[in-house]
Amino acid sequence: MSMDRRSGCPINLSLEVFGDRWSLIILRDMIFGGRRHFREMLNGSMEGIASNILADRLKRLMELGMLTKADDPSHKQKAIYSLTEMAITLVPILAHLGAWGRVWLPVSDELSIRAELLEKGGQPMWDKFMDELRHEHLGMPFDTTGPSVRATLQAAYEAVVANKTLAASTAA
Amino acid sequence: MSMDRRSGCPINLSLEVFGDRWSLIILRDMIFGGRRHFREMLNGSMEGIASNILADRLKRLMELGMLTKADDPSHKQKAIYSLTEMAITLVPILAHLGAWGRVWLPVSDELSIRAELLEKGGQPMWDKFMDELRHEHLGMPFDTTGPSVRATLQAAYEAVVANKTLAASTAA
DNA sequence: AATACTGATTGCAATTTGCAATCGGTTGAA
DNA sequence: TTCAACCGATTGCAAATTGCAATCAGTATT
Repeated sequence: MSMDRRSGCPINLSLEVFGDRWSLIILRDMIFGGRRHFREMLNGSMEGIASNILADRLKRLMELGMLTKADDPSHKQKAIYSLTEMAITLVPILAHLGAWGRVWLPVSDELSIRAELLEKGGQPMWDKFMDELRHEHLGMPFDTTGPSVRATLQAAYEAVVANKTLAASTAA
Repeated sequence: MSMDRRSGCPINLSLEVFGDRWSLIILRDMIFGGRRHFREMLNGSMEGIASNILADRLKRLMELGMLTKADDPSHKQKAIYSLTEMAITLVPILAHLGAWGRVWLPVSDELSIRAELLEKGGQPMWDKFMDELRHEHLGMPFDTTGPSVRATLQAAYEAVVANKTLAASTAA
């Protein structure tokens, strides 16, 4: 909300945009989880964001130019949030962030598989993913060749979960 | 300080490490500014960090394994802070963050020149820089061929500042 | 002996955070 | 037509965090 402008340093300004505990989490859920509605983000949030915080951050991210909001034709009260190009180009940063966290922090297997695949996929995979997001959120044309990056990541996640469940049940 | 562990997601855990307004600023000043002492960081901080915040964050970063502290032989009260490998591997993230900020945020010319060079240099430059940091902070062997990355970045920064000053004086 | 510098610590007011409850409106099924 | 579920928020409030200003005790310099 407040435009600090503590300094014109790129890293500082980036921190002023998402140097808090929730903004990037929301963007992560929109980018990787495909969430577009308030309730989806609220209930689907793994970390349990509160509704007032979510409302505040959505507003802030819109003011910063990272999101836009539009009416959902299917429901007069429903709003669809879309990523802007500014937010879509965070994909490489999120990929790096995930890769770093996977190495240095106590990540869980099922939640780090996405980061692992995204790291291995590298720039080509990031580019493809960003094109998919531009299609979804900005209506850009897009030739759909094969499964989407998000679907691939999601499938890998579910495979790990299934595997873990299996291992737990056979051990019991 | 508090170990939230809101979730085992790599991005979330990374945010719990430096998802605040100061931690990455401190690391930036250590990495790119070569700062090692409390007062250097306090007075050299462009954004004007307060001493209690600095003390708190240094402590926190040490607990998280990003920094270590050692006595300075030249002064019994002086402490030298060193980056750990965990912190040094943030270089690619900082490079991406700077590159993103340079595109989307109102950065100042003189402060974004470093980000620009670092982006152009790419992974090879980042690798060389990380090796220099390992030498400085971890005492790793290192063959010094040519000017250091930090010196290169610093020189470019000073050139822009000098150029700006010149332009201002001739215009007046 | 005086002064400046070292890495902090303390007091305190202001702000931010986030839980719980609630709001006014919309939708779809009974 | 009634009613419960759902929609995107908003409000009240206690707790935690933030950060400015002043200060600390020990060390080095002069």
